Amino acid sequence: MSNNHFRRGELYSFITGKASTAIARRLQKKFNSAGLNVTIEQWSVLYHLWKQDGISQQELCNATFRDKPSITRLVDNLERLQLVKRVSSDADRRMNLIYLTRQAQKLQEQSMEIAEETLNEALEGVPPERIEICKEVLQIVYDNLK
Amino acid sequence: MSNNHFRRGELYSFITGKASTAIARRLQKKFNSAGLNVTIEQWSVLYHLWKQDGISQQELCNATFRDKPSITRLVDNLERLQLVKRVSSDADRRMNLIYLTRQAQKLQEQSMEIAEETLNEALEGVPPERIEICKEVLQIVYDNLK
DNA sequence: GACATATAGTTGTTTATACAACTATCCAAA
DNA sequence: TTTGGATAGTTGTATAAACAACTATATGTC
Repeated sequence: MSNNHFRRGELYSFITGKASTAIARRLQKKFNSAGLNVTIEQWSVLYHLWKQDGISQQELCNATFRDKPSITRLVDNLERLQLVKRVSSDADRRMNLIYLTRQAQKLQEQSMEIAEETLNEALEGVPPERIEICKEVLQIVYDNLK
Repeated sequence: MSNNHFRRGELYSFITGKASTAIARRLQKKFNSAGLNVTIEQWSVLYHLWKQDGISQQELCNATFRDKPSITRLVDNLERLQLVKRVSSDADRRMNLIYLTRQAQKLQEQSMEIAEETLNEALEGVPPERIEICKEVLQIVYDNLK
């Protein structure tokens, strides 16, 4: 018997991801206001390239939980914006290694500040130990389903 | 001073909604396997109509946190699938009242069971009091940003 | 009653996601 | 060395979200 029987109505928010949608929308608005001309999805790709530059599209798929066509098109758009460059790997010519341009490197600091600011607004008034529990629960959910 | 300063990396999952994305993908797969020919987004509209039939598109916007064009097109698609019908209101002819068809009424029980089952899988191993805290935190996040 | 303004819904455009089908390259086993 | 399977990436198609611009109807005020 499950101990997790949901009351109606509680179910809806969990499935639709109300909270993360609200965070993403707020972050997008802040990017726009700051004149940062990137979508949240593009930013999420840059985010991983800032951590490690020159990784393959497949590694970006794994890091961002997207499928290959999604990454192909995000990289297409980032390339069009001159924020990344595809360089086909010498070691394995099936692979594209994705490199940040100087322009993208300049976005890092400002956009990360805006992201932190957004999360602080989102979590205002929530005690740290409750944030911790929430994060752990969401991680378990992800692990249960992946 | 904020007590919610995020360590790098924690930030990412919150913004991208990894957990709710995983739930939605699992639910969609289960719908497909069961031969339920609806998307999660369409289901989320039906969900509110099952609670109250014959509401306006604007009310669906509020209930589902979507903008008007999104609801216009979801209702377009639901109408094409013969799951809902637009009926223009006598009282205010700007409004469309959206009514479930018999076919949509038949989907309710099975799809709600699948949704509950999915959430139970997602939350397996999470004690109820931690689910409660998680829900409260996500609600505060939403309220902080809306 | 006429007009300004607000509200309900639609359409156009861009970006993104999911799935299936495809091409190119790599690698291992016969 | 050939061949068959696996892997990396692309393309086609359908659905959806966000934003701006639009039409039609309602309402409050003069």
